[in-house]
Amino acid sequence: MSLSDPAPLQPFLTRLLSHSALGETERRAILGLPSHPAQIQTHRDFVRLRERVGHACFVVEGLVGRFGQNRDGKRQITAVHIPADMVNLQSVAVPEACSALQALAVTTILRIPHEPLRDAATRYPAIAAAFWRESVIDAAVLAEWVVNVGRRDARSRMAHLLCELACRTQATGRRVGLRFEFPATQAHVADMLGLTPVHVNRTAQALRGENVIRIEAHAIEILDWNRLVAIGDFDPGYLHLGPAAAEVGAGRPSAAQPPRIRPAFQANM
Amino acid sequence: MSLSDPAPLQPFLTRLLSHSALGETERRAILGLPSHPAQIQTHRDFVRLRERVGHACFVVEGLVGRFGQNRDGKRQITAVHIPADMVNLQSVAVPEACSALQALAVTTILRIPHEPLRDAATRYPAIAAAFWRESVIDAAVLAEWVVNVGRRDARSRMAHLLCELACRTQATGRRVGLRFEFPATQAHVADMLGLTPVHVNRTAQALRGENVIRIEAHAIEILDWNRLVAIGDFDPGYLHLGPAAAEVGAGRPSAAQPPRIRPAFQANM
DNA sequence: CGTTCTTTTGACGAGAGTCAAGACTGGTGG
DNA sequence: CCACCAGTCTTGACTCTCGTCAAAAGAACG
Repeated sequence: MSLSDPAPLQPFLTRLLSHSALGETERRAILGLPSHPAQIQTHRDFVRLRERVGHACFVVEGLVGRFGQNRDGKRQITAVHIPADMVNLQSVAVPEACSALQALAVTTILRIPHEPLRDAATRYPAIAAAFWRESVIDAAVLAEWVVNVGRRDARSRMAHLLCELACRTQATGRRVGLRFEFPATQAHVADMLGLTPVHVNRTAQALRGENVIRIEAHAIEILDWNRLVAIGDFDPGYLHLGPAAAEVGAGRPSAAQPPRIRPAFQANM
Repeated sequence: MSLSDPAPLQPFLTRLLSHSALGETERRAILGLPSHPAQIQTHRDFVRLRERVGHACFVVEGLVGRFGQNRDGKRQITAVHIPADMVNLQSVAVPEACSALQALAVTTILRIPHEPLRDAATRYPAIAAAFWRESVIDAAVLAEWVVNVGRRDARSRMAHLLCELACRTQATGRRVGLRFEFPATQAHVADMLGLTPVHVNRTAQALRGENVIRIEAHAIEILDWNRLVAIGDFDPGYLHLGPAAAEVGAGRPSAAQPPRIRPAFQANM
């Protein structure tokens, strides 16, 4: 357990409280869970397919992708996890990993052993309900990804992904204005959207050319939220983030264009 | 509650027992849940987007699709549910429907009110765990669909879908040999695979032309399981069906081809 | 027995993939 | 401090899968 930080799991509790009511006892049970911090290097699989895992992973810093794979090696990212996300809470219910987990950037995680998690869920029905709800929301995002990949063209897909990430970073309070950290490469984005890296590059250029987004080294800035939402056909309902999500673009009139900025060439997306 | 059948929820219990251990008390609690049968006509949405639902739906007979939708009206099916599936157990955890549910054929469902389901989960931790696990497996299927739509071509996608359905019908004991009921139209299949109906038609013809599958009025027969698995790049692990799933093609040497049968034109797929 | 829904076909176009090469960046080590 | 190297991003030319549009022919159903 991390002794340096008195309550390393406070962000996890905050997440649970965003959708589930927990009493004082349950809150203490969550905060009292043991956790072990770990640093994961970029491109490292820290959970392999079929592996039987014994702990859930909470993202403190960085970016994690859940990977599915083709026989001929084509990879598809089925979910991305940003700081304050629990990557594989579902492994508590089904320990055999049916997708690999890879760090897309240098990432800090907290490992929380299954045993105490299961104990907490068994002892407190409200915690069991909260964990279940967390998994269901995760699945709702997954369903939206099926729609994204199945029924939208490249431009819409990318816009939709960026909208989703904007809302999710907003919810964790880690976003300043309409700019958020996103240390993934274009190849990663290609795997999220079911496209090729080349096509992602061209699509990203198109969105930049329209002054809808700006791409920095390891971050995205949204210049025109309303237009991005329109392009991506985005409706945040499925994220179940509560009323805060509706305020993403507030105070940012889409007419007010900042001066055109030269796109950051070579920058990671 | 259906008074005609003493234990209408036996199939639901069987499903839960396939992945979770439940004691005698918990089993009785499941079987004792109230349920209300209902007939749903083809193409009828029995749960609309955003609707706050008050009961879960168990499929007794027929076929149900979970629909996502584009702004420009393009639909994408994110999940199909066959008899013995619980369509929206997740609604117990999150009552606001974030996808519509539509019957793809005349369907009989059992409605089970949320209240007693929630009670059972609260009272018996093992039941809460079983429900959670059920949802997680559902999500695993969803993740595989993302891979299917994102990283496989039309031919593979269709083969993969048919393999999945074959395994799932197998698990419910409703499949005779390698033939199973599948009363969906080609337009429905298009919405499952993220393709157009025209392309589904051509792809299906190709698979028939290779003697891999046979299409009947409301059923599919798999003529060459091994080849279908190879084409679809299928690995049943994600379905979490237990050892039985591995025996799908058992006793069915792929070399033994039955006589070529004229495809059933006009037949629903 | 005709209406409606599905399936089937053909011709054509467009979005995305493939291949290959070059440019820029950041990090490493001499 | 500079040269080099690996990883990313960028571009162009060409290909191909899949979408679009339109029409006809079978089934299903009342």
